[in-house]
Amino acid sequence: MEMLVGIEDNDEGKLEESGIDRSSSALSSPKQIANPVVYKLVRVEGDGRLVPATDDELIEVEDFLEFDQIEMGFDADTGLHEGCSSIERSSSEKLQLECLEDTAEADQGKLNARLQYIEQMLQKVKEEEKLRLACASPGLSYVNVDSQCSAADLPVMDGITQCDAFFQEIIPSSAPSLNNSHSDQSQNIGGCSRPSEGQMESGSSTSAVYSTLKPDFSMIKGEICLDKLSIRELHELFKVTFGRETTVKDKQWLKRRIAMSLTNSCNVAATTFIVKDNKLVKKCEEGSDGNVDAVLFKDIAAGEEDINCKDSSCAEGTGNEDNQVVSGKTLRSHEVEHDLCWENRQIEQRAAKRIRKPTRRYIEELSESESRDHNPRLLSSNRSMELEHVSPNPYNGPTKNDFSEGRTPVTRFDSLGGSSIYIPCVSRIRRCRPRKNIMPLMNDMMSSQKFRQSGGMVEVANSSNKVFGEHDSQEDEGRDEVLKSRSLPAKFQQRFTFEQKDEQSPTLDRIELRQESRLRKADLSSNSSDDNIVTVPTSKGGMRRKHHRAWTLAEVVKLVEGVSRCGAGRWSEIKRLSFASYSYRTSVDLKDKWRNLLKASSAQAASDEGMNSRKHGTVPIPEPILVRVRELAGKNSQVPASFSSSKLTACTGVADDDDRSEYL
DNA sequence: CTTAGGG
DNA sequence: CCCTAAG
Repeated sequence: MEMLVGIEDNDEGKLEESGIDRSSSALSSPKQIANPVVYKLVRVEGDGRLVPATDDELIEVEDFLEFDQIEMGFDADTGLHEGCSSIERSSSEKLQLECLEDTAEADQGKLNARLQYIEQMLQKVKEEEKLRLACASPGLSYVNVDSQCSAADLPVMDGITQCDAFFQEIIPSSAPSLNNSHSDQSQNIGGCSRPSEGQMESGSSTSAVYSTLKPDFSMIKGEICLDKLSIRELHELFKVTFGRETTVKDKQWLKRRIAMSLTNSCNVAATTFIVKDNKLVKKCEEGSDGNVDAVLFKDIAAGEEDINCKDSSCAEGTGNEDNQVVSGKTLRSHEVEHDLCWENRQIEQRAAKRIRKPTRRYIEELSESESRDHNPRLLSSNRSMELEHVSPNPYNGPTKNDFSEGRTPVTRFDSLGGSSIYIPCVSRIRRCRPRKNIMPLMNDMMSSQKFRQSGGMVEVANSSNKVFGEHDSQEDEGRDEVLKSRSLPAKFQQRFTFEQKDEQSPTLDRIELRQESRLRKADLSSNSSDDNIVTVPTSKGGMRRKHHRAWTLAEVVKLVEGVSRCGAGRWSEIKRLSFASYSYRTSVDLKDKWRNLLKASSAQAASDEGMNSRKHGTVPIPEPILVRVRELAGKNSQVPASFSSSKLTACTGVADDDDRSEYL
């Protein structure tokens, strides 16, 4: 009973926006926009009256519109010509329109014949329309009228009232030859838009006429034909076509308008939409690009309408509700033919969408990462993504697989990569979200170097749980004795918590490490080189960065410095001041390290040995530093909290400067 | 969130 | 390094 009509006004960017208001306004007073593609949705009531589409309806058609729009954008160049041919192809039953080929040669003599033909058609259409109306409920169908493709060459409808005129005309006309019942003759009918004033003729006669006229009609189709017409002739044609006079002097416009209508009729045949499950589906546009310029016009063939009427009568409300679109019911034969192409198209659409969206996102993310530090938002986005992926199986205890399976969405990967790329240095924000995916990307970026580790990481993750302990130790080689000594593996396995913090940090860390190593190779000697950052899957589904990032001498020095300035305990301050460039060191890390230093210093003092006493794997801490630590420790104990505040300010400024000078 | 402490 | 309890 209702038809949804979408009018595309050529405003490429506004499809989605176009809402009810627009549709209504459009109908009453179309905007004059040079090349705007605007879709307007309206519903055609049984009585032929147009009603603005509701939001729901819009939503239903949204995909379609979007698609359409896109398509248009891309294929805009394809001329009507192509569209026609395609149409022809796609719908064997439909009009056999030879678009440009014949038309090019068309002469005025033919024109007249064509006009005549058109008139006849119009009449027929009108007649059909009436029948349809009489029937009352055509069923819910969506019609997308594309007034014109704004894109470039395609004929554009600039006319002010085009939309509505066009619209009105089209609606009544409805589609022609979709259904087989009419046979070949009916096929010829281009469901052109036409005035409702037409007379009613008997179907049989009409069909006959059409069949004979068919050739001419085809001729008419192309723009070329129109080109040869004078304005007056165009006016005539226009009148015939649209059932009304026009005062427009613009030849171009007239041609376009007429061409459009014709095209649409063609399209009608070729293009059909099916409503399924409340969704509008475009049928068989694919075969041709024609849709693009021609615009998708879904219409209900007159014949179909008849059928619809029947159907409706048979299955009243339910039938409609099912949303068996006209095409579905009436056009079945057609459908079959077009199904294939339709499906392809659909697939294409989907593919396109999929691709598109990701791209957009990707871009956004990149920009985000660039603009900011990459943390906050990324995190959020990542999170959401993760959730999505994970949703299937949230977390099953210690899930190692979880990680590999659900956790590594491609998209995320990209985004991460992108973000990671930009973040070589620093993120003051504590640790970033865990990112396993980054690794690959990093590899690309950094090419060789230390990334093999990353590979290791990935493996670990994927393998699910190789326990990092072993992994780490192997890879670590000489880095941290502490780790080795510890029973980390066991612990981690038990825990398996997904931490958000680190995945990214690893990357950063590496990078930073590298920088650091370069900057201060001397100090580091043994440990700085790199680390292996291993991520351990946790029960919660997060990954935790398990491995140690060995503390470099430089870091230790900074830490000591920071402590001396700000005092022990003000870890966050120190972190901010002195470790801004080390994203991977958290205030807690600092604290821990300090604790260790104190221990070490005391131990050393006791043994009096210094570095030698230390275990081979450990970083030798220069005596001076230990001494200083000792001093500070003493200081702290002596002067707990009192002085901190006063010094704090001073520290800040200095620290920052130092930091910068050193690392930037 | 930052600290402090235990593991 | 991780985790948790406290403030």
